Amino acid sequence: MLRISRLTDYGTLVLAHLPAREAELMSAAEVAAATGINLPTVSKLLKSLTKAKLVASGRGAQGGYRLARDAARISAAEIIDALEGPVSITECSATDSHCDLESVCSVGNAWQRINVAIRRALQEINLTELQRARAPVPRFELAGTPIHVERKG
Amino acid sequence: MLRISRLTDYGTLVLAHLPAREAELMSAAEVAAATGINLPTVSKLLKSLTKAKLVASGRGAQGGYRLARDAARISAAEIIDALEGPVSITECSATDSHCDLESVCSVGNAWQRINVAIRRALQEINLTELQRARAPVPRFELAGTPIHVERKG
DNA sequence: ATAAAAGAGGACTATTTTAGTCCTATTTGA
DNA sequence: TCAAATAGGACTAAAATAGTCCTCTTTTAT
Ligand code: FES
Ligand code: FES
Repeated sequence: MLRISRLTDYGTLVLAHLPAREAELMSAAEVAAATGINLPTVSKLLKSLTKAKLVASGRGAQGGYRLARDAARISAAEIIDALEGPVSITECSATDSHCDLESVCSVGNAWQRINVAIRRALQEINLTELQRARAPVPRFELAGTPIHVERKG
Repeated sequence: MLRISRLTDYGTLVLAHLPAREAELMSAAEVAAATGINLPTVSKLLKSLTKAKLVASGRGAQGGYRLARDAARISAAEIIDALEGPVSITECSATDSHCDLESVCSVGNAWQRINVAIRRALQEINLTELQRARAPVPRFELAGTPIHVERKG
């Protein structure tokens, strides 16, 4: 069902291996070695992430990449946006930016509202939580009924 | 990003037009006319939905389809499962697949838990809510912070 | 009986999306 | 000046999705 692409999964792994802000740069080749992902793919991912301002880069010899900001301030939603683009059934439902056709729009259906709801939840999950093997378990509440998600294993 | 396929969207529309349980059957051709979706596609959708036990069918002349149970007892998660299959949020975290990056990957499990959380939320949304033009807006709570999603328009 | 109306179940093609690779230009440090 | 890197695309390959079509079975009406 609602699936993120494999590249987004890889991208998260790449981000998890990058040095933090202020630390030294790490080259794409080093990231590829650390993650086990092929270099061309890592390179492509890092370029996309840099373009999205999630990663900062230094060019030339001794160049490389590092996180553009603290892992705690990089959300799952941002990672998805950077690597999959704000694609959705309709352009306006993809982002939080409000379309001024909303009031007269007939295609703003329930699925799109659900999509927005999920999206907002994803904005509350940051890279630090994604990195941790035992991150706090997300808990969703819907229509007054708390839904608790158990920790695995 | 996390998008549902077009067929799933169509499928929801088809379900919304089907007669309720105990009412008379409606043929695929009638559903196609009512929804504006091409007949072969409607037919395919109805077959998938029937196989998933979300709709009941009658064969032969005067045959057709109706909801297998009350709309309030058909969840969004079931509709997605019927039309897209029970795929996971990431390929790696699917139970039947084994990713060769697993040994170095620190994030697969986090995406999987997010997936479970989203699934559970989707199980709480039913067809009646999807049908309503102005359905109650889903509200998600994550890690103690309530996230309210405003009604559109 | 027979014919017609419908669904069941696949097979098939076409389209679109996604993944992965590669090439060339540019930047930087030694 | 050379070598190490990223930037930015172009390109191909692979996979998922959408859509169509064919044949078989079931049911009802004549
Ligand atoms: S066109 Fe913007 S809400 Fe539908
Ligand atoms: S388990 Fe496959 S990339 Fe994480």
